[in-house]
Amino acid sequence: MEYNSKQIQIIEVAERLFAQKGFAGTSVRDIAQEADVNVSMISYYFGSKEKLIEALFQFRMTESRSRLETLVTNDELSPMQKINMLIDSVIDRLMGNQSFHNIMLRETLSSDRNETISQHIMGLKMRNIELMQRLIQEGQAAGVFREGIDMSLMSTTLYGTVNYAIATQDFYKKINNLESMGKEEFQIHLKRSLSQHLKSLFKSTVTNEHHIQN
Amino acid sequence: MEYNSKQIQIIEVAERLFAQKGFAGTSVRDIAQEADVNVSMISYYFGSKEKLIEALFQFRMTESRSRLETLVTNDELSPMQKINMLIDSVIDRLMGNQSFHNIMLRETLSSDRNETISQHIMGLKMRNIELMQRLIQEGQAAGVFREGIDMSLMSTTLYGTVNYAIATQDFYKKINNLESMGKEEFQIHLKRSLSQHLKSLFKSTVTNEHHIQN
DNA sequence: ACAAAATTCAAACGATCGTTTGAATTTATC
DNA sequence: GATAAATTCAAACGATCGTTTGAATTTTGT
Repeated sequence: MEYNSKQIQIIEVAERLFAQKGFAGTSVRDIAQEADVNVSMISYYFGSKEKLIEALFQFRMTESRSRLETLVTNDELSPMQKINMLIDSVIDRLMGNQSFHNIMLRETLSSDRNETISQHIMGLKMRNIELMQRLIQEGQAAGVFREGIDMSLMSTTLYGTVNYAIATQDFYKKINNLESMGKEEFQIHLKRSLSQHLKSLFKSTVTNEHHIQN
Repeated sequence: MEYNSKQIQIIEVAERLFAQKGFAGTSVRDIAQEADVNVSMISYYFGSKEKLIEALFQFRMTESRSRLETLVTNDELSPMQKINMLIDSVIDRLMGNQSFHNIMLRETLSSDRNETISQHIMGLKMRNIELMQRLIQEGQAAGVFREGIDMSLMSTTLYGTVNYAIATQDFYKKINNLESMGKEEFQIHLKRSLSQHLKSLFKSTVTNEHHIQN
């Protein structure tokens, strides 16, 4: 499925509003007004409000089908370098598509989920876990990573930390007295802090130096 | 403000439904039906749907005003023991009130927030950060914790990991082949795994052995 | 037991919801 | 430039939303 410029316009407005106010909290009239189109255009192009958010997911998911997969086959990088690149790529992806990942997290929090969306999210998570799995196993085979790493919890910490950092960025700004910082500048600062923080966390946990099994 | 049993009944049903379907996605008629009361009782007791969720926050916030504060003044525990107790207390609190913390996270994700609720969340986060701040500083004064720890990011990892683990627990169950496990049993398993994972993470990061400042 | 207060209820309020209609207009095709 | 197809629009559809009404009922205080 490919979308024309008008459809993309509607999708992008919907994405912003869904992130701000939630799916149920956003009316199709809100979307139509901000996208500067007639209300009926949403049904006309997408069929329904439900189909619109499904289109949003398809739109965002297919565009980011990662070039990251090649990472694991690159032999010039050390396992630790690959992990660090994975961390930066997750930070960049989530920070660069904050609205969409906000919506994705909201959907994850809902127990009566749209089936199509659930499958998109499930597929994405599977691919993420498998990629990390391969990177870790490679490091273990090389003898630089310890055994017995809980893959899914490491992944949970990575995505959980970045998601939560983005969700509470206003609070982070206030706490660290960064309110004078411009919007762009702050995003870069947050990225850098997150990157350093997570790399440090992962390095200590993943390498086998002095790690205690309790 | 204290609530009678009927009001508490409504609040608890509302909490469950808001967590399942979101605030905007839940109608007062949904709540009334599940709580087995007339629709008008919600306006009668709380004034409005908006005031109902505010009442929910006041109800849950005041009940958990932590006995944890005494932790920092307890001299019989080592700094690391206190950090570990803090971790377990966060896990217990979030796992034990999943619906409420689901709603709190949803509210955090919204940009047009209810003012009263925002202040509740802000106050809670402030108290949490300050408590962790004191524990870390104590460890630093004792010379067992390293300097230059990013407090707010450590807190972000703690709450981010636990929140995200709870949000994606179905996925965790599937990935780790724990689908045969009973509900209760799985909760205990997840708690234990999270506890071990986070304590290990924090220990490596917070102590000054072999830590590299990059 | 009686009056006052608190609670419960079915019904209705106006507003807004997602969606559809059908005519008007623009764009594409030959 | 005529015909067909695609798009745009104001208006209306029935359904559901949060809230209010006012009478009926139960509980409370004396």
